Amino acid sequence: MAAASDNAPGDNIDNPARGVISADGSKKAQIERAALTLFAQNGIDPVTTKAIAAAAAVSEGLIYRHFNNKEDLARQLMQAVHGRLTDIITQAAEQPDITAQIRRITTSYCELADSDWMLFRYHILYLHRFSAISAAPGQDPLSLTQQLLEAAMARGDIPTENAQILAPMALGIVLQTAQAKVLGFTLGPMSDHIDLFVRRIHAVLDI
Amino acid sequence: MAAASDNAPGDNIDNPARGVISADGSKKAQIERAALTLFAQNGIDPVTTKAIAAAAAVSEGLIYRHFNNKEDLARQLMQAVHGRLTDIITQAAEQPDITAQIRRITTSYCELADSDWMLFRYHILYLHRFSAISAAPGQDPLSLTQQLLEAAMARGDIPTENAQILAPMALGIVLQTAQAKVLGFTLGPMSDHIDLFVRRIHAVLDI
DNA sequence: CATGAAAAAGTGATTGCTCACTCATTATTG
DNA sequence: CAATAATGAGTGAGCAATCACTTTTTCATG
Repeated sequence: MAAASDNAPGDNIDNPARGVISADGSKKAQIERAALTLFAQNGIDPVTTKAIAAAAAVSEGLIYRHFNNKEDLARQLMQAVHGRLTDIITQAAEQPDITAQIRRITTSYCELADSDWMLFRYHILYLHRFSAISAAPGQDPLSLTQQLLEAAMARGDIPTENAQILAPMALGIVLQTAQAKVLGFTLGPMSDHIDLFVRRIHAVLDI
Repeated sequence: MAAASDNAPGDNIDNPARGVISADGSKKAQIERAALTLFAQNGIDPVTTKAIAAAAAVSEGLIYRHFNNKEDLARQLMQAVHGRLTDIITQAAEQPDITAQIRRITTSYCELADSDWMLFRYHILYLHRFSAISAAPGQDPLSLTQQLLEAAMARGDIPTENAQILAPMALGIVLQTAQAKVLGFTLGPMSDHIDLFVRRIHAVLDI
């Protein structure tokens, strides 16, 4: 998760990365998973706190021991997901060239989507609802991808072009397919198409 | 028309071709435009009927003379937008080759987005909420694009490949850029990038 | 290790408020 | 003067959030 082992810009004193989408079987984790699933399936507003509590097998009041309110719960969930996707891009930046970076990002995105579709679906559908969710300005998948492309252009790995436009295009190769799945089109697992995705991202970047 | 007595509130709605996003200055058109704008800006659930009525300079009750309920209003709006995008693809199919079709669709999409951004934004953000919204099965932008690609493959205009995967990729070149705009990235007008979009869609399709 | 006190976790009935929708009434047409 | 268009205060259902209370965990101390 939000790896704070080496230097993290801006230490958050009060809340280290605890609890949100936690792996343990704690009640908090139960609430988070129940809320994520219900939100992803039904949207945020239509889901009642009563329904979350019931799905988590927990009392309604307990939600408010762990989260300020329903919106805060939804925001923390989105932040967790967003952080994971951001981490994927950050880690991919360590790859030596743009080709390796593309494959790494594509693979990680597809694997996450396949292993936790509700989480991925939640991100696709409701990210727009939470602005200023990134840990720091520019610390989001789109901005980081743009930086990756700009670096590759500077190295001459890909032709120079408007990286701010190319970034959504490149990510869109994968994300738009996921969106089609959300809309009910029955494509198989995302991972089945990794090679195709990688090739077409290369094409979009003119390499 | 069916008996339009006032004890059946849904009676005056069986008029699908007229009224939705109407160009005239009717009260119904005012309601539609106000609702569309508020929905696109704030989401559907948080917008109250009172707020719609106020923005439309109309009484709250009048909404229910024209629509069964708030959800029905939202659905009819989405159907209208969806229909317009579907028409764009349908008309583009008359173009002689895939290159002309691509340019036609890209141009129309960009022009619609620039001329009525709220309408475009509404479609991008909330389409997933309304399933089975198409006039007929397969009558939606994604399915029609897929058919366009399959025809082009049959003609040998583009290499044969999984058209169901390629369709969202191709549309995504434009749509994902629009999505980035929704998320607050300040790209200019969509129309500024038509040539780039067209070239990169070609690249995605391997031509 | 036993003890108890304090903190934290957990409960669920209650509440105050918001909001979609209604309907009796008034205005506006043809 | 019908018939239709339009109004907006009123209503009841449903919901987020609270809070008084119980149970469990933590932990200092002899």
